[in-house]
Amino acid sequence: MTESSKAAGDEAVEPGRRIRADARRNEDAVLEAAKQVFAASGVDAPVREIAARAGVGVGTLYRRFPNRSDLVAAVFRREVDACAAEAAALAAAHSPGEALGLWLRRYTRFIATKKGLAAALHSGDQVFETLPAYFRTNFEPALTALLEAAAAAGEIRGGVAAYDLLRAVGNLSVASGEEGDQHTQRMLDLLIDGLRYGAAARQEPTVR
Amino acid sequence: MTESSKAAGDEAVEPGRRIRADARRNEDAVLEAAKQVFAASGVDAPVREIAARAGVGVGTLYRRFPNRSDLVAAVFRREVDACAAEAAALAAAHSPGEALGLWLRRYTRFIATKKGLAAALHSGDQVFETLPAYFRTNFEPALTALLEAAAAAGEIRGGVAAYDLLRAVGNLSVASGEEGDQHTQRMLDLLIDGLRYGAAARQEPTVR
DNA sequence: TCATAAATGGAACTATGTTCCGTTTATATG
DNA sequence: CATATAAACGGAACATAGTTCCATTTATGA
Repeated sequence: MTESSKAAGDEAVEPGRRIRADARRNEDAVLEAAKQVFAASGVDAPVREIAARAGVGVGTLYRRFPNRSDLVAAVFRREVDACAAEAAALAAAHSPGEALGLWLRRYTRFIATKKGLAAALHSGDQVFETLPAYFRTNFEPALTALLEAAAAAGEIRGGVAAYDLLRAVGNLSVASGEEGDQHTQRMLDLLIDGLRYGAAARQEPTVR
Repeated sequence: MTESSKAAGDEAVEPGRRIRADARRNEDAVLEAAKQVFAASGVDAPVREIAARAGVGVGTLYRRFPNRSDLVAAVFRREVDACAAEAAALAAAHSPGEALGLWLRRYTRFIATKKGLAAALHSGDQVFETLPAYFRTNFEPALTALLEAAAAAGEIRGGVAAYDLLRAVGNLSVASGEEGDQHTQRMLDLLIDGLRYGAAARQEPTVR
């Protein structure tokens, strides 16, 4: 179940041979296809559709993901990874304040694709129970780094808890229905301005 | 043959005949069976199981409830009706304070059977969209009457909003996981004692 | 080049919602 | 009471979805 051997480039240390190249390619194709299909049709989209888009048989899909909830969870983790990783990339390419703003926008896009997943989270499926923790342990450090850098540069106030901000932005993104994107954008801008307001001033936790 | 020169005494205002007795009987059997099956196996229980328990074919079931969400919604409304109606019955048979306490316990039992439904509520199905309003328009007046009677009798404080109390008790009931029943009971008792505390004193909204 | 185990694809199996339609039955009417 | 008839019924059949199985293909080490 919890096979997380991804980073190791060529670590085929022991028993059998190493994972076949086509197998790895297909796993990737399935994850990518699933991500697209879930975004387009929700997490209840048929497995067959995902397999088809990945150019793969359902048998191949099931070899890697014994049931659909495993696939859903895997896509979720992968998107968390991607979004969290972008924090460092943005930090390297922009000023601390810009990096923070850009990442928060990126994060709202992540949230936007998770509408249907919220329901699945409460479905009682064991596979999903670790996802909230995965979410937090990845996003909190990433955002904390951005916040601290921006605060150190005097671009925003200090004393803002990353988790509070994650929740606040998450709730903002969910609340709106029609024209959700624009509304979320405006609210997020407001929030970011709020962070800037006390820049370099006192260190008081004011947000939330 | 589409005509009847008599006033429609029943609920059917249509010109046809009145609903056949067996049809009404079966509808009732289906609703009762569905209530039991939903309570035992959750709202995702198969339609066939409900039909079987009701001693009816699936065709009969679908004649009355064109799809499963209609059935779920109907059961929900019926249970709301039953629970709300009990408020008046309890009020007639007990002292105002007792009636209030008994009904709140009854209400926690209602909530307890709605675990799976919470997810369905957010499924986006049109049929479910009216349920929250149905819930409120039935329970709020019922509980308001109990509260006012108990307050008038000097058994509890006044100024407590029924809707706030409904939400509070609802959240209490959902929060707990293991040993939920007992935990909910203790919390509810605490809440009721809180209501009693300021009995006949000042009229301040304190709860919630 | 070759042997072999890994990997594959998709038919087949199962479960579930929904529809269809031949049969049964309640009821109005004479 | 007998009868015609539309309503109601039951459950087989259909559609769609998750999951399993296995004969066939293929990457890879030797």
